[in-house]
Amino acid sequence: MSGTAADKLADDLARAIIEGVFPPGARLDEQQLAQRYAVSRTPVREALRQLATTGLIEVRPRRGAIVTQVTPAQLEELFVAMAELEATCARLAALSMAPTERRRLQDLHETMGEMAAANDVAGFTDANQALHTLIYAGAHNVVLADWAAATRRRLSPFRRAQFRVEGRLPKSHSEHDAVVRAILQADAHAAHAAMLHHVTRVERSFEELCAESAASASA
Amino acid sequence: MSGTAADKLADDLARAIIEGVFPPGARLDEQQLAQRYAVSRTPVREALRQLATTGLIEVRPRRGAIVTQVTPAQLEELFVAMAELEATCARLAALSMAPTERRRLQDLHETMGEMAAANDVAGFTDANQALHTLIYAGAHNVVLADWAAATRRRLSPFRRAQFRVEGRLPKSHSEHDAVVRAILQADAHAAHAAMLHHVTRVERSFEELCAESAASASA
DNA sequence: GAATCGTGAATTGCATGCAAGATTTCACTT
DNA sequence: AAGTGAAATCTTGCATGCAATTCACGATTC
Repeated sequence: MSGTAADKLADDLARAIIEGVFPPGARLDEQQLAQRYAVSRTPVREALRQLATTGLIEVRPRRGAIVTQVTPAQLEELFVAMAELEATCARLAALSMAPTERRRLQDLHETMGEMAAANDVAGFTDANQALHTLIYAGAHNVVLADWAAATRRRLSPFRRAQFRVEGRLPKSHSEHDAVVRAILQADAHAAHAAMLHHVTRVERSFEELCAESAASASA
Repeated sequence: MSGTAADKLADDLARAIIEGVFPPGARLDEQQLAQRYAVSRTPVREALRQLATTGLIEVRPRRGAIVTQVTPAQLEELFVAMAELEATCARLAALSMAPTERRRLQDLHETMGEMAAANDVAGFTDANQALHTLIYAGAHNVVLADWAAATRRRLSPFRRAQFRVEGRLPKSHSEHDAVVRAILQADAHAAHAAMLHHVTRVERSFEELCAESAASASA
């Protein structure tokens, strides 16, 4: 075993929370978690502390830990932060990507074009993640890349269904096209604007999904 | 007592590390810390886990915790991330600051002009912090503001001596002037550019200080 | 009948104890 | 004398136990 039990626990719990096993507001009982994962309360407590600093949960002193409830307003702020951060990465990538990186970006983008044409949702989703990660890396700044990856993970539960919206794949690809072209041309300002536009569209798509499901739920 | 011992410990340790009590690379022995703060190892461990997730220290499984060593390259990346983040906040602030906020920004900026003229280094340093915090808040995005504040704190040890450089106060104030004016005029692009310029200048000022002290050390 | 106070249970916070892995030291070999 | 090996020691990781605080429920009073 490489990591400690607390680390593994923090990982598992984070995934479980992101996947919705523990819904927002749910109480995280130390003893229950200890039993569930067959460890004592000590590593559980350490894992909870770690998750608390990431903002995934809240530990009220002497009052236990609960999964953080993100209000719609906070979610909006997270999306805005994500968009700004990705746009910044795109801007820096346009300025400082190496030729090899640019070629790989172009290759992946073209592959995704074929996937979009074939309506390969699963493949496109994976490749999409890879594309964005490639751009984070292209900014050549570990601090920004780490934060972008963390924020993306944090938002993932709210974006999962996004590509299932009818016709989103080709639209997403054409938005990517503007981003990729700007980066390849080293046009920092255009890369920033195109990425901001793209991520904002993703956000709007998500909001429409929410409105839809809310409407169908009340119907 | 409001918080738990672990929280207080995490706070104290963070401050101590930032202040240089524990230099980068220093080993953080659980027992020693427990004795030093008159608690048992358990809260110490919890505090260390918290600090580890903030990046201030590193805990190698089964091999103890050490204060994170920032290489010059990483420091450079931190400065770049800070600059981009502040520029983003300035851009958003230009777009979404309320009239009250804009007036407060202008007032503070004018006060700082007087301080710069009087060469009041201490006052200017404090006001500088307040000015930047005002701009973070003006972005109306808690996520970005939190991250900006955290990064700023993280960099604070490397920037402390910055205003002692001869003639930096008026220069800093004139750079602020471009930022504040752009924000007040709701010119998002100019605000972004001006803030990027300002923070980059701060960074260069720091690098010169480094070079200077390195030169005097080897002389 | 509602509100408040008190008591009990339950849960968190911290200390301690023990086991497993890592580091150091010392002896032995080459 | 230097390098390798193993044993001793030290440190971390985890389990358990106890004290303190909080929450819930019920009794009592207005």
